[in-house]
Amino acid sequence: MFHLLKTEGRARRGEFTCTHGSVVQTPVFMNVGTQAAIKGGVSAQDLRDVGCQIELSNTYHLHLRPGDNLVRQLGGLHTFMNWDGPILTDSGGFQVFSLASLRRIKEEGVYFSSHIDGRKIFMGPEESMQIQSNLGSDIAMAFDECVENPATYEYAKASCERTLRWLARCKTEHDRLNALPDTLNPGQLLFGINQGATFPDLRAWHMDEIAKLDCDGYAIGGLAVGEPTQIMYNIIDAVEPHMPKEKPRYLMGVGTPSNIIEAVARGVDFFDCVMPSRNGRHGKLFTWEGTVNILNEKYAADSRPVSESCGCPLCRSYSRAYLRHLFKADEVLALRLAVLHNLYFYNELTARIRQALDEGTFAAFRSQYSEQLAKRA
RNA sequence: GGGGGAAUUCCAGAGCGGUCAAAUGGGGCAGACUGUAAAUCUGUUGUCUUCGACUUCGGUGGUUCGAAUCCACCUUCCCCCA
Repeated sequence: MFHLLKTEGRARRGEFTCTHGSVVQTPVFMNVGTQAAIKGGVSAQDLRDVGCQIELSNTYHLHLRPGDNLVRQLGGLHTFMNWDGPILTDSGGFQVFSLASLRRIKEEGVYFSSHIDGRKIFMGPEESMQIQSNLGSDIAMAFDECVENPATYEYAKASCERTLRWLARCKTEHDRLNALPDTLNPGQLLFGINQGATFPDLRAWHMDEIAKLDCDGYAIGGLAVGEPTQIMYNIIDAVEPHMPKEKPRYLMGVGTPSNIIEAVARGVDFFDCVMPSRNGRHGKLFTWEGTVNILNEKYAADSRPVSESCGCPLCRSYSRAYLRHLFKADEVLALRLAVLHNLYFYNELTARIRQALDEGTFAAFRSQYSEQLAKRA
């Protein structure tokens, strides 16, 4: 399922195989389509054009709307959204964090008030696995609690102990569902999630514990939730030595281009982040020369593409002035072009990281771009 | 021809004697955004030597300790009746 092809320092170049689609080349950025759609008017067909290898959708959101049973009835998420490549579904654990004001955590699971209509819903490890089974994703994520930052040691410890107990329940339920004769995707994998807030000892302990449960891959969760970037890197450094070498590692929800480079350097294989699509919708574009805020007045008459060095659908055909106009005029095309550009950039970023690893030049790549990408163009 | 109403900072539009450099929208400018309750949110938007000062509320005069707010005239615009 996961083959490590090459390493450079702690950075890993790998290949990952799952039920749908071709082999996923890692390090990889998973393009986020929370509600079975990439916000900004980007379709699954567009994802192919932009170099996406694997897509991510969300358990909580699809359970609420349109409902996972309906998705299953319609043939599963792949058919539903016309994406035949791999899909990872996040478990709803992030919503325990992001919808903090609308939920109550108990040992059995989490009681949410739907953010759509307020109705009460319960999601525990078993429910999350059942929903993800109905969706038929290729990778199911364990149901965890993404703890807010800052957290006390006491709370973080109690929470990651509970997340550990939840993982055992996820594993049992996931195995049971996969073995059912009418299971939509019997090859569905399960990734466990490391927690422990910003406490290295908790992180390491928790990682050791979840590694014993023999999941198909392991994620580091609960980072990039407000802690300083250096703390995030320190936590990755603390956890990574405890992660199984032969299994994929996924840093959840991260991050900026330089975050990704730095995390690759620390042994991470999978990433996902809302940033390219959200920032794109907000007019912030990533380029190899740095970030561009296309809303800035200085681009009003700029006839150059957003990035000379970019081959995306936006940069191939349109000027900065035109894109800025589309934003100012509230045209939906602005969102679409900007999101396509950013996703193209993220997919190209990981492609170049892979190429550098293949060629043994990742260290040079890292020193060249890690800082530059965070600058303004 | 007769009667009535209105002119406010980029726009619309509050204000109706002091607490007004002037509400609120919009627009402009800038910032934030990291497993998506986010096509969102925040700041800012007269000038300057910016914990203070100065010049603004169609124009010109006037009343008053003090006027965007009251009075007179002027200019422009709108509505109604002929």
